[in-house]
Formats: sequence, C-alpha cells, structure tokens
Amino acid sequence: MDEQPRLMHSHGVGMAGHPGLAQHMQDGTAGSDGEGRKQDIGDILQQIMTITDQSLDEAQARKHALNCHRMKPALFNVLCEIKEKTVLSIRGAQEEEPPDPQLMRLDNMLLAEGVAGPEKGGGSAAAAAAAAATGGIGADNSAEHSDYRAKLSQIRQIYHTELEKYEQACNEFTTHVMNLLREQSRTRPISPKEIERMVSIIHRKFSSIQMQLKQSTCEAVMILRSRFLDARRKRRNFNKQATEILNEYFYSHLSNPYPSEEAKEELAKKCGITVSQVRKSNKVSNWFGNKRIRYKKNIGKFQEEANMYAARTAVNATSVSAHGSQANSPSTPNSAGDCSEGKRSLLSYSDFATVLD
DNA sequence: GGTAATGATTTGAA
DNA sequence: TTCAAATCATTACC
Repeated sequence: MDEQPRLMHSHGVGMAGHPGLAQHMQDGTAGSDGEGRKQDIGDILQQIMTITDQSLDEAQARKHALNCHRMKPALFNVLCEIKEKTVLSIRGAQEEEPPDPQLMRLDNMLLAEGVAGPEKGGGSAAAAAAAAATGGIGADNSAEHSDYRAKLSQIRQIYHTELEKYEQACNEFTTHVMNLLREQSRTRPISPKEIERMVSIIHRKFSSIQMQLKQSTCEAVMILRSRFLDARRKRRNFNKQATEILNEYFYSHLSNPYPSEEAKEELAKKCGITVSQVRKSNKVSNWFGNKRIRYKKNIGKFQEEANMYAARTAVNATSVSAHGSQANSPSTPNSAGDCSEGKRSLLSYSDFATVLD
C-alpha cells in the first residue's frame, strides 16, 4: 500500500472528498479561466441531476463502465485507506473487548442448572441437589421432583428455541448486510475490513439480545427453584407406620430417649425418610426433640400412648425370647437405665409397664 | 373457621 | 455440635 501516496499524487486524487472532480479538473478538461471552470462544474452538476432521469439500463451501463475503468482499483484502495484513517480508526479502538463478566456469570449459571450445554437428564441433578439441600427426598416427593424436572425441561426447550431463532436471524441479517456492502463496495469505498467490522457490530448487537434471553431464563430457573425449595420446606406429617416406629423406639427407651446416630439412621430407614448430617434438617432428630419436650411437658396426656407402646414392646419381647433370639429394635448404645451425658431421664410408669405386664 | 396436633426453625446454654 | 425450650407454620379434624 506504500504505492498509494504516489498514486494519489500522480492521478490527482488528493481531494479526498471530491476525487472525481479533482481528477476532472487536473487532467485538463477544465478551462483555465474562471468562466471555463464554472461551465465545467455546471456540466457535472447537470450530469448528477440527470442521473435520476436515467433508465435502469443506462444506470447499469454507467455503473459497469465505472467498474471497468482501469483506474478504479487504485482509486478504490486510496479511498478505502483514507476512510480507514479517519472515521473508522476511532471505532477500531473499541475492538478486542474482554468477555463480559455478567454474560460469563449467566452462561455459568445456565450450564450449572443444566439449561445450557448438554442435556443432564432434564435437570434431575439440579432437582436432586435442591432436594438434598433440604433434607432428602422420600417416595412421596417423586411427583414434585418430576414436576420440577418437567418445568426445567420446558425452560430449556424455550431457551434453545429462542436462541436458535436469534442465531438464525443474526446470520440472515449478517448475510444480508454483507451482500449489501459488497454490492455497494463496487460504487463506494468499502474495504473487506470494514465489512468485517460491520459484521462484528451486528454480532455484538445480537449478543446483547441473547444476553437478555439468558437473563430471563436465569430468572425463570431461579423462580422455579425457589418454588421447588419452598415446596420441600412445607410440612409433611409422617405416615402412621413411621410414627408408630418412632413411638415404639421412644417409649421402649423412655429412660434415655436419645437414639445414637446409628439408631437414627436405622429408624429413618425403617420409616422411609432420610437422615441428613445437618441436624436442622434431620427429621428423626426433630421428631425426637419434639417428642421429648412434649412428653415431658405433659406426661399425663401421653400416658395412655406410653402404656400402649409399652405393652406392645412387652409382647414383642416375649415373642422374641420365645424364639431364643436377641431384641430386634434399632441398635441402642444408650439403652434404658444409662442416663449418662447429663441427659435427663423421662422415666415414668410406662417404663415399668413392660415389667409389670 | 376454630382448634389441636405436629413438623420445622430459632435461640441460647453446655 | 447437640440439646431444651419457645415459637412458627402447616396439616388434620371437628
């Protein structure tokens, strides 16, 4: 391109704004006196004014003649360079932007939730994680679980459909603009670099639309997730069988109703509930905590219940001893009578009931 | 709708 | 971290 200044000089295109006019005036077609110049400019203006009156064929012919002109490539290069050095050099500084941190956050979140990226079983992993965070899933929760998965899958589907639409629209628009600019580059100075730059501008615009889509999708996932977690938080009464198992243990260990971790796990297993390491969400621990305090507050009220379970335990014990085997209740490291660790005994009449019976 | 029962959570002590 | 105690919030029953 170091040939350009020479070309500019030798072919009289120094007047960047009016190259045609400059050349016209320099190659001797203009008159040397003022009157001649006026006449010449008048002719050019006349030509410009009559362009609109030309037929399509005439216009095409003129365009073709212009494109075939021997000086056209040189002129085109010079004009492109001038253009590059002026207006577009300012825009050039905006290129090579670092990736948007917000967009990265959104992308990461969509990936983590299983909305973007490869299908991860319709978000079952996320649902399982959400459920685990609240203390586990029982069989009764499978309906909500699948509901969560179905809704997440819907969100995923909508997201991908919309994303595809945006990408298609972006490609169509880019192709259209590129074709337009290529076509126009035959009559005005548009370099391939400028077309490339225009394409990147279009992509930037479309990616900002995509970011909105990603943001909306993230919001939808968050709402779904919070609803699901709220649903987990809702109270579910234990079924009758589970309550009986827990009561049986409680009343048969009334002197020290503090099941060990192993015992809790075994009870949870029997009741069909899970035990979390975090006490806050440990259903068995909650149950025993509530039971202890409520029993202690109103022993009289629970007396009948205590007697009933004590009798049942006695019957079981008799039947077990008749079969010559050990007690079948969950492991009881802190069994009755052992009131260590300063825990208060809830011993009452019912504890003796087994003996009396 | 009112009330009791009950699972979950919070708070403070050990 | 566990527990007791108080409290909240939901469910079950009338």
